[in-house]
Amino acid sequence: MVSGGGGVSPDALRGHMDALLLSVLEHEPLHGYAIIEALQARSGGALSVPTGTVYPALRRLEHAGYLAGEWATVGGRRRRTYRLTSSGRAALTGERSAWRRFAGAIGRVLDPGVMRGPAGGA
Amino acid sequence: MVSGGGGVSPDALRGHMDALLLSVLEHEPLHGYAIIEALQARSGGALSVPTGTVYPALRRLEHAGYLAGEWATVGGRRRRTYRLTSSGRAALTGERSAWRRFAGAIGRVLDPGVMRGPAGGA
DNA sequence: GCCTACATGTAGAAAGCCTACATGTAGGCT
DNA sequence: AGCCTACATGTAGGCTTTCTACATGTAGGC
Repeated sequence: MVSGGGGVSPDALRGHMDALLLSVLEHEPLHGYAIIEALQARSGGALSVPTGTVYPALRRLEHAGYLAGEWATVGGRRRRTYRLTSSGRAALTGERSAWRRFAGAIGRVLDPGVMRGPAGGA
Repeated sequence: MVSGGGGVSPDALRGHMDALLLSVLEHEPLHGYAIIEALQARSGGALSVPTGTVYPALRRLEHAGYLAGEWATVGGRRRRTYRLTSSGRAALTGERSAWRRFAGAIGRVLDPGVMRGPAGGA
């Protein structure tokens, strides 16, 4: 177990992968391998997304027009670097508010007593 | 969209249904139809889970030993009322902490700048 | 008689995430 | 040279769970 919270159960990610990928690409383009590391780092070690999930997902997002990827060779190794398109940036905004709605709804059901400041909720 | 918080996209629920169902049954037994209404009420109208999702899920949870259901007839209508078993109560505890880990991890990735007080984690 | 609310259930489809495998370069160690 | 690890990408097939649509039946209002 990683200190501060073990791994996240794999299937729970379903439907939220897009938001995660778009989010790590928000401020800088990255290639797949680096994206996986960024995901792990940002989540505090909780997210270990397998390559078999990430690479197809990146292609899906590229196909959808949210990402633009191009090949580069660095140190003899081929990389496909992805950057967010303007369309992807808009999608990220939508994904973020969708996440807030979702997390809020689930949270209210799981912990009905807890009052969350409505100021931040959207 | 809908005033007060539009709907949650349907597929996002994947993997969190169990937690929701166990949670609404925590303090009182309910039947399927009432569970759906409770889910809507508690989430502030954000969750509209269709019957075709709830009924099979309840059976799955009963089969798993987390719920115990029994038939009753009220006002000429047949109801299957479910209550949490001790096993289900334990599962709920696990689901809740899994949710916190999950939501925390996703939140950190989506909003890296935001510092969440770990003190109030529980 | 008809329609809505209450109440449960099944069948088939769709989605996307995971496991496991396949491929290839670069560099360190023995 | 040979081996192993890190870097880097990709495919195939399976699996779980949810959704959509449909089917069934009672009770009560109009």
